[in-house]
Amino acid sequence: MAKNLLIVESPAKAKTIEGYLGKDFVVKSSYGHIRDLVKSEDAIDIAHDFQQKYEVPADKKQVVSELKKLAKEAEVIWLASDEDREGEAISWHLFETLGLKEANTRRIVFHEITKPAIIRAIENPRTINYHLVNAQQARRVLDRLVGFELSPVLWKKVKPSLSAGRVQSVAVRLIVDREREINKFQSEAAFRVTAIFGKGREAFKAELNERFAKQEDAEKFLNDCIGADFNVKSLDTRPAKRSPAAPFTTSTLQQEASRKLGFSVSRTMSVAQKLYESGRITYMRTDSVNLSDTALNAAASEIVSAYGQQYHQQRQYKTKSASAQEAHEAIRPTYFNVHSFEGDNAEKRLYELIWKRAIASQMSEAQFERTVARISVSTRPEELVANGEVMKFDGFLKVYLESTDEDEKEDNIEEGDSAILPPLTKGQLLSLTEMTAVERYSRPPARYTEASLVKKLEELGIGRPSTYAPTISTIQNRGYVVKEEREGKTRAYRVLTLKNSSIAKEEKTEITGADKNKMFPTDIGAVVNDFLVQHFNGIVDYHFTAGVEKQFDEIAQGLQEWTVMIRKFYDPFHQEVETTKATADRASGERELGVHPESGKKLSVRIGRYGPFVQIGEADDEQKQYASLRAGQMIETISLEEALELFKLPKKVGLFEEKEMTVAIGKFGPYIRHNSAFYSLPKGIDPLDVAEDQAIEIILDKRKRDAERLIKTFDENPEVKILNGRWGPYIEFEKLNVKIPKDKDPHTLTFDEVKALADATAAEPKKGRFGKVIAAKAAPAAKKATTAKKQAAKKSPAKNAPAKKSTGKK
DNA sequence: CAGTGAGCGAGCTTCCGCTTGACTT
Repeated sequence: MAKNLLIVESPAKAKTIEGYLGKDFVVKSSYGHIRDLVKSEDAIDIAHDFQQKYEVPADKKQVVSELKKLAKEAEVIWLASDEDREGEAISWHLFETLGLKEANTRRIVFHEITKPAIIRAIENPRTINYHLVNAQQARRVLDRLVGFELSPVLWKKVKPSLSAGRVQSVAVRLIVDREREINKFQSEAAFRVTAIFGKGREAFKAELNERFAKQEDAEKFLNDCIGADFNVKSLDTRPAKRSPAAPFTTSTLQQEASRKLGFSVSRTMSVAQKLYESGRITYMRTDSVNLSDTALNAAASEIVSAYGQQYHQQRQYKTKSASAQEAHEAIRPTYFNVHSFEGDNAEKRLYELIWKRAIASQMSEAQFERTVARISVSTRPEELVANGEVMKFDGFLKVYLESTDEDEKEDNIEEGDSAILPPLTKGQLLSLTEMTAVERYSRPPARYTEASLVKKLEELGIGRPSTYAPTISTIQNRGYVVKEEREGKTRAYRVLTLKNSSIAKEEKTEITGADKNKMFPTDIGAVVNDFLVQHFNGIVDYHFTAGVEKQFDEIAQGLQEWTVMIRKFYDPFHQEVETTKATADRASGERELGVHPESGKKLSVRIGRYGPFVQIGEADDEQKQYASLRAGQMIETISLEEALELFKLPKKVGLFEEKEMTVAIGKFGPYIRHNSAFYSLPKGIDPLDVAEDQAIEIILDKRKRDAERLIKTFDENPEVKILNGRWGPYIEFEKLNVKIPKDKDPHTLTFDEVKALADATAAEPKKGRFGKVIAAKAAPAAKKATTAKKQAAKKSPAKNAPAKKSTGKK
């Protein structure tokens, strides 16, 4: 029996610490919070100082009972949860739930998992800080009150099952607001003039320090340059330097992994989790940029031995974000001398990124010599500017360069493209090789990526490292925003080129507004947002969280009573909820587009039961017509013309094999429907303009391609097919596709084996996209009586399960 | 991948933060 029980939050941490402490200590993990507010309405007793009702959730029961048992046996219990608001509350919940006694309970904290840090912590125990616990309770209660009072308002006024909350609603607002900025953005075109001087290796580029709004002005400038003298008017050379970025926090890791590796934030977190669990990196949910002394020394010796002393420079970084609680170190390799390991590709790439960033953060700055050459034009007052940069010492750039988001790359004249300039002298006469004036459009603000949204949230102090990824998922799961690729439009721009004393004009085209993996608001997102902004502006204000955080800080310092603070917030808030419920109109985002030209009836667009749609005619019109909006179309921006287009499809295009062919647009784009089968239209064909023989051709072509993929059929049932798919061979029968396992040869499968495979797949519980079981497995009979109710409750939503089982028959 | 778009009502949904696992498209 161990004398000491030490409890931390994370099991991986527990394992490491156990190794440091020897056999007198048993180190266990609480797996995060062990209690939460009950789900029901009585979780918070509003009338009695917001008293809370907590329970141990089902999945924590086992952890709690094991800890309870160990605590009973131990002489001293060490509560070593993180040193932040949540960590303090975890210690308190442990104290209460495990029935601990003050006499043999110690609260300890450390910010790094190193042996000396742990020993030091054990030598300096304290008691639970109840001010901090109160601050956490205030946070928890406020979030519950906001979330569980606002959401039902949405169910009543917009649509069931929607949600609102302090964090998610602001995240949606950011995306909606950004989209509107983009919509109303008026891009302006101007001619940007660049010149190339010299030839071959001596050639360099310069840019005019002014842009021309009108083509004739640009043309006049180029004209004036014919035969003009170009002189180096001034030459300014000065040293410049560049410093490395701080080591990773959760949010900066998510940003860089998104930019450099193309990872979604949730992918980054799950790969990082694996690295953490296998002991490769320190904890991945952190807002701190600190490195422990151990880490600083290890990084130093790694740098010195690999690159030399002159590359090392010790640095401690300061956290920029005010909301940081810094319970952990920055994200870094556990051992800097580990450069590679066995593991999957994603793990290796993310590790490399973390390693480089952490190492670079302890390296010397890079040194440059930056030259700005100003070039005068004898016939004009304007100047051309050439920027040159020569690296004198690479420093940290030897290892790592932080990338930037697109929207941060400004094509600034003074700091534009830097290249190497040939040796120049003041007054030197230059020979012009070519000059171009290109029409450039100003760009609207960039849409958010998952990662840039996280960055913005962090700047606003909204959300925590452990919630960034889940928040991004929530707002997508609720249908408020979608991450999509959208095609841009082509736009023409003009180019004037001056070469050999003559000016050539041409028109070129570029694609604008194309976006990949960006966050777009949906109609429901916009409607919910507008509703919340109208009725609960205080909550969805960008600075609401910052305001309450300030108060939580005061509570944590004992300067304010948490119940007083919550009361001050809650009473007026609740009043708003009540009046909104009673008086606000239903929100459907309805917008009148105008009049249907043929019938003269009203044409309007709004959200309906099945999503956004256009309607011709008033609500009481018996002849009214509907059409759903298509992907990429929004209530806010759809035009009358686009809406009218929607009524032109589906369209009958002719007969084939005595059956009708119909062209329509579905979720996955335009298609031909024939004899209950779907044939997607190849790109570039206008669905409104498909001829009969063209449609037949498309159908025949698809059939031919399907025949090529066919591996075998069966006499027992000709509708069962084995086909070659994108991911290998599979069985196709009715709507069910079943993958054939790698160890089976698709050519020799018997009908019975196929049937067995199909049946096995049909019987498996289908996992929903978000991990919820849709069709539950037959529940094992031996379950605790207390959970029986919940089991029953969980089963009921699986109404659609039986439908899927019918695949074996018919 | 269709078309659907009324209303009633029972019973459901929902927050943020702290953890890991158990699943696949």
